[in-house]
Amino acid sequence: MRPENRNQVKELSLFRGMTDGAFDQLLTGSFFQRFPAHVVLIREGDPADFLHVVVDGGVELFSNWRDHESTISIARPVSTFILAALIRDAPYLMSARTLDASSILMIPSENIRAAMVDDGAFSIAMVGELAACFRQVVKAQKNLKLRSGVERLANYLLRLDAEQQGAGHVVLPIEKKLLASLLGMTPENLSRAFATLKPYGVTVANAEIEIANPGDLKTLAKPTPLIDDPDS
Amino acid sequence: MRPENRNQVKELSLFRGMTDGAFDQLLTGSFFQRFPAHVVLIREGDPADFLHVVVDGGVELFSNWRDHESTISIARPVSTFILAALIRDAPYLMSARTLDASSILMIPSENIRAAMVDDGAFSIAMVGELAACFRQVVKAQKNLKLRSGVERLANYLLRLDAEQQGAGHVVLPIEKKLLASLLGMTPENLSRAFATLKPYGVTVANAEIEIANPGDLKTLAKPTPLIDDPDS
DNA sequence: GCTAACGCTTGACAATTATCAAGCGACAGT
DNA sequence: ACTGTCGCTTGATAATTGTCAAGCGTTAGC
Repeated sequence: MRPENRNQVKELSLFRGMTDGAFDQLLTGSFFQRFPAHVVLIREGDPADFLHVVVDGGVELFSNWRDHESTISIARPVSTFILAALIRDAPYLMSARTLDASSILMIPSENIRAAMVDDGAFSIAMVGELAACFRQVVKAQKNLKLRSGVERLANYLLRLDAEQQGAGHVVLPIEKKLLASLLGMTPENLSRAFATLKPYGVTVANAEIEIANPGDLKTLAKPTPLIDDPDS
Repeated sequence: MRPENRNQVKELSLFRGMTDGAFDQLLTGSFFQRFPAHVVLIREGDPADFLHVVVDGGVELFSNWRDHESTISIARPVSTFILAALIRDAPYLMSARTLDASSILMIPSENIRAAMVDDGAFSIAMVGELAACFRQVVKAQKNLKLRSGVERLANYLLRLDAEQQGAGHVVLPIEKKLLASLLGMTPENLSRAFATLKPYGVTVANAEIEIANPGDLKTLAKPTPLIDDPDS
């Protein structure tokens, strides 16, 4: 791993408070590996041996049941994923695959547990990280149970608009097929949901989206920080 | 608070590892209060000042958006709820109301934060607790996104059957209206879902439910530990 | 350059789920 | 006992969402 990558990871809120020595010890036995796109990194049900960190690229977390599949979330650099499984020493609940060519750091679970015992501040950082993950999933569940597909799409677009500061011009960071799964609908229904938003000033050209009047879209979307704010 | 109640709480995995002294210090400034049924304890959006522990009774965690309401989960004795909000020092994402007459212990958030700083083992217990909460919500989300209403009901009944060891005789612990909201459907649809399960040997008389042949129901429900196992 | 695969869209249709309305029975308060 | 409320169920109907099929354009591989 190059020093710049090490330092990127070190800057994560999880590791920021550690001494350099403790962090380097945490990394002993780790792997830093580059994967091509669309490679399965983790299969749900497998034992959780490593904490994964996306350093570059992107990772999709998804799950299967019978012949259905659904995307639960997407991990972008620089962030960890499947933290909870290794804490519980339990099987992964989700599978993971790369979206693009990606660099992944894998830290042995045992190191994480040892670091918690050695370093109280690290434990506290873990508590903060897990609490944030928990709240993120709760928000996703509220989004699913309280809103329709069109409403979820409208709020997703507003969030993208806020993130990208594009003042009404938004670029989808993922394929529509994936977005559909993330929003809990079929690709066909996502197409129709976009069509439904046309009267609210939403025009689509491939991944490029214009939101003519965000205020207009907001009257439909009714965003609330208790669902849509990614922080807090 | 009576000593027996104190000890019940002390036996929670969160607190089990603490010394008695540290635990009593954690409880300074706490309230132990009895509430009637259907009282709102927490309103979503409010700041998180206390960790709540259900010592007796039951608490519904729910959320509203526009004119919709949905039950997210149910907290039964003895367990904590809304741990994550106070860690992040962020507003509650869910409201809480008592289901029955309930005894609730409220521990000031500040005490929890102080205990984490003082006691590394407590931090580690918090990590474990939050990881368990996270996995529970992920399972709930998979349940929602991958299964239909009837499938969710079938799996719920099988879980109840396993919990109650009743060998095919199950008693619903909550009102059907609430169960419907928990399973993400309307009360009308829950009624129809029960009717759909009739050919699979499920007969309903008020809260009493017979499952003539659990194996038959399982072929429909297709339960998996990665969604339906409450532990792990 | 050709072909095959894939993402996306649209249409037609089916399944699922929600809404509205009515009725029944249990229960609480007067 | 009467009355109103509430939980639950059922029917009719509408809205939402999913499935199947076809077509189009892009892209990747031969």
